[in-house]
Formats: sequence, structure tokens, C-alpha cells
Amino acid sequence: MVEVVNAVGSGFLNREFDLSVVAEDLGSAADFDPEKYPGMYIRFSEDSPLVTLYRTGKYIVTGADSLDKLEEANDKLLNLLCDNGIIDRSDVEWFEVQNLVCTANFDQDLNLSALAIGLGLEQTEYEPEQFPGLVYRNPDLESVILIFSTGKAVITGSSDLDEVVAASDNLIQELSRLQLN
DNA sequence: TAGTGTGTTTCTTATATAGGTCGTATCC
DNA sequence: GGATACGACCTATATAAGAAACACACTA
Repeated sequence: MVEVVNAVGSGFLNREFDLSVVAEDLGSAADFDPEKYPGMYIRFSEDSPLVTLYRTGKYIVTGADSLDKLEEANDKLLNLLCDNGIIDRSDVEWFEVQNLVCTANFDQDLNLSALAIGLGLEQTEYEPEQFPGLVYRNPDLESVILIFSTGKAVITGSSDLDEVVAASDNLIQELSRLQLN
């Protein structure tokens, strides 16, 4: 069972912004401190995804726990900017998913040292003194999987949920083949 | 040697995972 | 004061973005 915990998307509005002016127009929803970071943060509520808007018109949405919520956050952003007269609908160029962070639970304790050998040392990184998880990069897939001794895992690096599921299924097959616990 | 140009790295944000370290708080 | 508990933060992973700070190469 794969669960999305963070979806990241980016988009482009065909317009340059004076972020100081935009921050004033948006009020408390916006947080802009150019000395700290060149992007302006926009949040719709305390637990909503975070939007980072740049001077060039490009923006990033992070913190959505589903693809639907990512799209919803993008719609809210565009409505907010349109309603405040900051952009026109014709300024919207594109928006696409860039990265998904998902969790998975294989419901079995794992011997990560043996798993690293079984999966192949050239495809894995396991240094427990540095980080308790095993990093697995399947050359046939875009995703990177962090595998922990508890049987839980983090799958990241892909923009396609089907590919994430495929990566999870592939690992389940490998665990079954290796029969490690 | 100084100036310019190019390229690389770091910063920031979100998020799960887990082990280790550190600081603070509470209790005996 | 010592022991324990707890929270915060670090480590690693991916990704986008712009700006600043670097490092390095090249030319005058």
C-alpha cells in the first residue's frame, strides 16, 4: 500500500512580479523576506500546501498529501491572484507535477545488510553510522527508495504515481525472492 | 596581478522514514 | 548533583525555483 505524503509541482505565469507589491496586495497570506530568500511564500490556511512564487512568474507548490490537493492548491493560487487583479487567466502557461514523496509498509522486519547484498551493492547505499535507512536505486525506474529495518519505506523522485506503485511492487517481489527477515 | 566570465554550491520549502546527539526539564 | 525523559535537530532522498557566494579559468 503506497501513500502520498508530499506532492511537489511547479508552474509558470507569463508575467514578472514586483513581489513586494504582491505581498502587500495579498496581506497575511503572503510572506516575503528577500534578505532571507528570493521567493515569496503563500499559504491559504495553516495546514494547506505552501506556494513559493518568484519574480520571474515561476512558482512551486509543496506539501500536498495527494495529487488532488496539489491541483486544488494550484487552482486556489490562480483564483487568488486573479481575484486581486495580479494576473489574468491568459497569463497561466503551465503547471505540472515534479516529484512525489510516498510511504510504504512491507509489514516485515528487514536485515538491511543482507538486503544490500541481495539487491546488489552497485544499486544500494547502506551506511548505518551515517543514516539508518538503505538507499535503493533501481536502474530501470526513476524512483529512489529509502528502506528501513522496520519494513517501512519512503519512495521519492518520481512524478508518476503509477511508477511509484511499480517501484513498490518491484521491491515486494525482490523481498519475496530474497526472503529476508 | 586585476578584472571578467562561467560554472558550481548553498540556501529554502514540504514530507515520510529512524538512529544518534544535544539541550532542557523534572524527579529523587 | 545525577538519572531519566522528552523534544528538537541532524543525518539521507527527491524536486522545483532565484539569488548569493564561492571557485576556477582566461585575458589584458
